[in-house]
Amino acid sequence: MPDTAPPVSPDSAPFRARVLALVERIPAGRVMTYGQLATLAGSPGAARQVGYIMNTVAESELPWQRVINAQGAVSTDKLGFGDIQRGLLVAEGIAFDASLRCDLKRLQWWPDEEEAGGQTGLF
DNA sequence: TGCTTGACATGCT
DNA sequence: AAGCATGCCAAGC
Repeated sequence: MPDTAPPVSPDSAPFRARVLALVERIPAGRVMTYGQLATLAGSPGAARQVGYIMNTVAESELPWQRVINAQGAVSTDKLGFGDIQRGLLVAEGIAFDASLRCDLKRLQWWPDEEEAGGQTGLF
């Protein structure tokens, strides 16, 4: 007998779990912003939380390197491994300009592209 | 339960 | 263009 209701349903999964699930789906050579992840996770404006979460999984196997800020730059410079993050992204084919920023319009990934069956707006 | 912290975002100077 | 201050929301204590 169902004496115990489901503790958590997928929809009510912790904000953190949703963000991590999205990050895990970012394809190589693409990036997502903190604000975008927060919005997709169901909480627009919780961008800071996304960064906080990433800090707890930085040693995980998640492609944390593909999460950057809305300015197209990494936010890990003050943490001491900004160069490492950029290096990982460059290795995936992402280019940074003199201001250490990449072209978000071209590299920002959207989950819908997965269902669309291909890249959209590339070229 | 309530206060403080943050890998951000946005606006203004 | 770059720096400073404020707003946001979830997690930790």
